Amino acid sequence: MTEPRWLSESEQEVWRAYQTATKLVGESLDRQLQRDSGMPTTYYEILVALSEATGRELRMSELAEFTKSSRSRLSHAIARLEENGWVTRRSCPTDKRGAFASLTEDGMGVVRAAAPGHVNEVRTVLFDGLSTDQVKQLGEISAAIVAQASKGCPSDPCDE
Amino acid sequence: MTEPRWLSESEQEVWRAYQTATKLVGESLDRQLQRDSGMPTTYYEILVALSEATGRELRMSELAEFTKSSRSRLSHAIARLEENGWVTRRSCPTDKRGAFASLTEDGMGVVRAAAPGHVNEVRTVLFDGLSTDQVKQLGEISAAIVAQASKGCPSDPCDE
DNA sequence: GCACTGAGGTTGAGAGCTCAACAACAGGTA
DNA sequence: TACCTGTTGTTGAGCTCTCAACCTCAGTGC
Repeated sequence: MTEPRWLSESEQEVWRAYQTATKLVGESLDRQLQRDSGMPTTYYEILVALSEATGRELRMSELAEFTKSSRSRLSHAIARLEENGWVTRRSCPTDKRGAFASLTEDGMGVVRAAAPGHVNEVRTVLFDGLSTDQVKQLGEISAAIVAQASKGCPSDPCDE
Repeated sequence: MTEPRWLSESEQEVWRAYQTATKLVGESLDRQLQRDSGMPTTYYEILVALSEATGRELRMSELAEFTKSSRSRLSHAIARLEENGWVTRRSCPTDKRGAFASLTEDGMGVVRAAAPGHVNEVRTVLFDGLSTDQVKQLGEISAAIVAQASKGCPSDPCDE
């Protein structure tokens, strides 16, 4: 790292386009979910993860891994979702340090109500603008980035 | 919107990979900049935009457009950067509503000091994991997403 | 049993973002 | 001049995120 490996002209263009695109997509989704369902994207992702888990509950650490969230963020989020009555906490019987988060009926209802609008927004801002080939490429590129990122910190991309 | 246009199995995979990848990239960069330069990515982008402008200053509205930021966010950010002595505000002589933000010498120094580490991180988390073809594809895909997003709200992707 | 190290979670403070409300001014029309 | 509408930018409140400190407990070695 003695000499900075600057970006070429074309790499800079790609980088800036990438930044703009991801920012637009992220903010569109955030606005849509906040407007229609009164919650940020991160909370929605938590609820979805729980809704797909067997028994609709997960250990906090697993939930953090699924949602690529830090333990701290998740803890704050679950506290907030619990206030709303969408999630409850349960301590783990076999490991007294541990805790489960589980989705309530109300929470499941919120997910079901939010899903159509959310999916529609995803289509509108992302898929509708891309060709079939580009969608495939985007999948491969994303996977490559994830793989690359995982090399940096083996088996633990999060926290401290 | 009478019937939700659900995502296919493969689209879901792409969508999840995309979310994970963009989250990892964004958080890596945020952590790196915060750790090494004591500021979030959004602030760095503001300073870079100013550093590249003629006279190293821009109208607030132009700066908001360049950085894809809301007026509100920008206003808060500039206030913070002004406290640090990296930016100064100047009112516009021809339009009394308007304001210019301009980069100070200190601010320019901060950008110069931050750039190498930032660029290196961009390479590490993004470009190093992709083939030459994939970089090209990512550029095209990003441009397509930006174009698609601009269709939604012609010539103004921000605020209110 | 006792100490030590690490893992699982929580907490509080500080910081940035969003949203809505607002103030000040520009440009046009009557 | 007076009014009306749209633009530019700021502000404050509420919310989420990050970071570091902390607590509790599990597993290991002695």
